[in-house]
Amino acid sequence: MKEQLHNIRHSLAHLLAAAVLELYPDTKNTIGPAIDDGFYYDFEFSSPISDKELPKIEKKMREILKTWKGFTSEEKTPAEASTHFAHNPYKVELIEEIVNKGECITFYTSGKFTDLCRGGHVEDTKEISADAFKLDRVAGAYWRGDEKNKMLTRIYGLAFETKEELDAFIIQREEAKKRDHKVIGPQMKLFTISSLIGPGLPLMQPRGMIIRKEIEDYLWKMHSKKGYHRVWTPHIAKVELYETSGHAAKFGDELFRVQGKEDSFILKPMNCPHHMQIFADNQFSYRDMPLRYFEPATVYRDEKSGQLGGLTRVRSITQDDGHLFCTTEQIGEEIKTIVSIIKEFYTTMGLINGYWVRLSLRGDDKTKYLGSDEVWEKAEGALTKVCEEEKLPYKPAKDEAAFYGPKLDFMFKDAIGREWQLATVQCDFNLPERFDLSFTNNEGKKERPVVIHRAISGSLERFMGVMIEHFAGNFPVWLSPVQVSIVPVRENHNDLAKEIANMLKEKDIRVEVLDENDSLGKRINHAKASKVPYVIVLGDKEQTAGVLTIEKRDGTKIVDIIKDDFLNQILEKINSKSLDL
RNA sequence: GCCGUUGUAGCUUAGUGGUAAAGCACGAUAUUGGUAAUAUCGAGACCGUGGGUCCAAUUCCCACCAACGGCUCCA
Repeated sequence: MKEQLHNIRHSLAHLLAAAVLELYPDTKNTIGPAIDDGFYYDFEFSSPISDKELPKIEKKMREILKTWKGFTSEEKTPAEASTHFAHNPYKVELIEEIVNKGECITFYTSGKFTDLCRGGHVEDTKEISADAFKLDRVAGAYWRGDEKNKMLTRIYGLAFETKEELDAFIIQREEAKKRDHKVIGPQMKLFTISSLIGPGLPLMQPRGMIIRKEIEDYLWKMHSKKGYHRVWTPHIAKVELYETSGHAAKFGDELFRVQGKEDSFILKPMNCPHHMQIFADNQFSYRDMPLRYFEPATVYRDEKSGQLGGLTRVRSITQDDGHLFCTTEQIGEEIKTIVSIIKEFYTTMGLINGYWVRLSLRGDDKTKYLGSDEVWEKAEGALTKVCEEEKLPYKPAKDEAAFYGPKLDFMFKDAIGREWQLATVQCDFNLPERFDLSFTNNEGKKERPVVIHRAISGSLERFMGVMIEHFAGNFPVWLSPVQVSIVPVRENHNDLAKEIANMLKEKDIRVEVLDENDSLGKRINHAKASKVPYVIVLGDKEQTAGVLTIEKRDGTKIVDIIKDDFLNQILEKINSKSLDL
């Protein structure tokens, strides 16, 4: 953010606090920083307010703004500062913190309003344009971002240097909303959510299932080439499994419990412990390593109701899960293979531009982690080496590793610039220990394997949500639920339409014939509205000449193309999983 | 889970203290139409659920459920 814009936004946060305190004098103001699209300020109101009161507060802000000129600062002693804010425990807490850090306490004043602040304001309040900000919404926010603390009322405002920029931002936000997967998904009949089935439990419609199955098949095809074996594991397991794995303790009340007649089960929150049991059933030698299991499996987690939403946050999560069992020496080679799959997959999906990788490493406090120094060093070394050799845009993150091992997380940017953490590769020294897994090494002794967890798409639900928004519903040909719509001009062209449709179906192209009793314009419009990549209009002209007229989704037309030429073209697009029409 | 908003037909929405309106979608009939929606008719809603106030509640109040925007968590 430019310094000037930051100063405007931060000054507006002060203005918001001034207006709120004037209108609701017994309110306690806490903190108010500048953020990406404006500013916010957190308050403790004596009685809750709703967004209906924002226009009133906004009006007061504009009134006060006229009386303000600039900001004056003043250094205070801890005693002076605490006396000034005696009625406000939040400010007192902040003052104590500043004192403990040995920093100076400064007050900034504009008009009648004084706030504890470390600065960053406009020189002159004339720099703030009264029509380039707007209070946006109210939300709850925990004091200091900690769930254990009291919830405050946060007021968000949008702010820019000019009214034009503000308007543009609001329009852009509305546009982004139009590609929201929660809107497009049900509209295009890709998925649906039934309140009778339950929150966070989306259902796949036939059209959505086509996309999901294509993605799943593609993933499996890549894995099978790299020596993975497909496995399947049941959806429930005894409580003891998760007590052994440690997940019972880690997931706690996020586990769904299933009560049988005699035994009590858990609906699986992850597949790892199950895959451990598949490995444990064998007596492997170092010659068998590595072993690679793959299973797109649905797991269930009882997420808090407030954090569910659309496909990106659900209770039934289908991970494209896989577990590898290998020696410490093999970690590097295996990670390299996984990275190549990730790169190929995200290139195909059109998400590879602007991605980056977080390399999560152990922190200084080694007591927090499981596994010997030697194994950690080998694993971290192997991960770093892969990042270097594969020239990944990676950022090492010390202290970010899981207690059981270091990992790589892949962050991707979608078409409108939002970032998603999707693929992940994690080393695990914990589970092999807990399940006492071993293989026989070349000295005939038992050795502990390393487990690598990996997911390419992350979860099929979240990934599909991201894809819907990334493409705004305009899927590449190979993913489109309907690839070709055929629109016969008159009834006497229906037979020809069916003939062409059959020719395409022979090659497994997904085709629909729109021959219902509607006007031509309406049927074409219907095909376009459903975002079908190719629309074939068949009439006398085509029948006589034996050619096709095709309109692509982007509006371009192919006129008089030979049937076989079109067939070859579309097959080429599908087989190459091309992003182009 | 917490703070705030919302909940009317399959979808998008209007509206009212006296049980409700429209567009799209759906069905029927006519129309055989060459690229942004042919016409007419029809069917479809215990106004999210349960309580309360009132002669009377979809409308006001309370609780619950669900969705959305945040916070906190997370694939």
